[in-house]
Amino acid sequence: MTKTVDPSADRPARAADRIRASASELFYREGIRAVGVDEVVERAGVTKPSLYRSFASKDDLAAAYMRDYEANFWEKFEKPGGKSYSDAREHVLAYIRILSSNAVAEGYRGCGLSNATVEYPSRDNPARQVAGAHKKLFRKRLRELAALMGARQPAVLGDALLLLIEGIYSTGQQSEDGPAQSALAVAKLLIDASVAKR
Amino acid sequence: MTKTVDPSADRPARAADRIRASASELFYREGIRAVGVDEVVERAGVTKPSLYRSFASKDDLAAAYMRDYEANFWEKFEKPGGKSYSDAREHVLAYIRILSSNAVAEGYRGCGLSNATVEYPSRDNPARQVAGAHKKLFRKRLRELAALMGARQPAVLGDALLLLIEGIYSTGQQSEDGPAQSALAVAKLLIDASVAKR
DNA sequence: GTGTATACGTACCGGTCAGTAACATTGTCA
DNA sequence: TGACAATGTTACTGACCGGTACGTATACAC
Repeated sequence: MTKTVDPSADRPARAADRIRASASELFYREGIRAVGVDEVVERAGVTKPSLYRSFASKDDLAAAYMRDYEANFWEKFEKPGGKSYSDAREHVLAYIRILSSNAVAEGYRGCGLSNATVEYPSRDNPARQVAGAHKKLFRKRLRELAALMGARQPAVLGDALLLLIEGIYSTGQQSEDGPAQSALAVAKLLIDASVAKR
Repeated sequence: MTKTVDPSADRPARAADRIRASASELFYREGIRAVGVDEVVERAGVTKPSLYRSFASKDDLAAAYMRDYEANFWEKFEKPGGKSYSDAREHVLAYIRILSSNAVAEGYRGCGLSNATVEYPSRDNPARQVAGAHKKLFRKRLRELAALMGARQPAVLGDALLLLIEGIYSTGQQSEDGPAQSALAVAKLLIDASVAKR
């Protein structure tokens, strides 16, 4: 350990944090390749050497952006609208309700992790690796929730929900007047058709 | 020798065509932003001025790529596996069967049109405009097919299929072992749950 | 042959990009 | 007050990028 941590007051916002915040916003909105490091540091109000003191390369910064994005995602997914759900069906539907409403808003840009995969096809890109690991986890989580819903084939319902959600991410940024509008209805249809009637 | 213009054989493949072919392959596989015009012309076996005689700019070339991609898409969609279908349900299922099988193959890169939208968030980008117009058309076509299937709510089933297909495009390039495996089952579920029983 | 149009290549430009070297400045704590 | 860590300042590099000015070869018309 280096020294004592500040006990009360908030820090003056470290350069690395300002850079992460700036990169997150710019990378998400405009894409990673489209944004230069100069733009990132300018918006963060810091200078380029500060960036390279905290991050080995732009790729490394992009990977950090991915990790931040993922953390933020899980917050929003596990507590849609800031609320906890005990019922798996209500949980997933709440997420999709909020998501599809955001997805038809102007300037929606989909999922930062999925987008990074499009920007960096190469499997050994650091950002892509983070994104890939996340998607694997997300798939597992959705299958889990599908099982909790009582699906006859939890793997299929989980995959169905994942395909639907990725479809919302994708089409949401293609048009404000797209199929995301129907997503909630589709989700209900999917779940109800997958859960054993009794 | 250098001269000798063979009179019978097919033309030596015009520079513009070679460039379109080269661009299509490279842009699809690596992304548009990731590929420089030098790489395009080198692969085409021509030189840069030839590119700029046929295309006003790289953006313009990208738009041409989009148009070529779209034409190719419609061929594959309207005749999945080279076969015509009179039954709408079978038609859509055939497309999804082939698509999801491709989507789990190594090196799959999703839909070039959707990917371009991710790479170019700005609405006035030429490539993005072609992509946007296409997606609008595709949505209309899917609703049409949904109506032909006898869906209670053709708009919802059409949107459901579009969300599913875009989900396949997206997840297919994220992993070879992804939810696209379940896509055909999901499509059947979706259609059967949407078509009026009798 | 000589004009003329078409198709293509050689060589280059200015700008931007990621990344770095060297040094100055500040704030914090002991 | 002195030392240290974090940050700023300035200036630079080499690679690459989109784009272009300009010269060249072939084919056909007359």
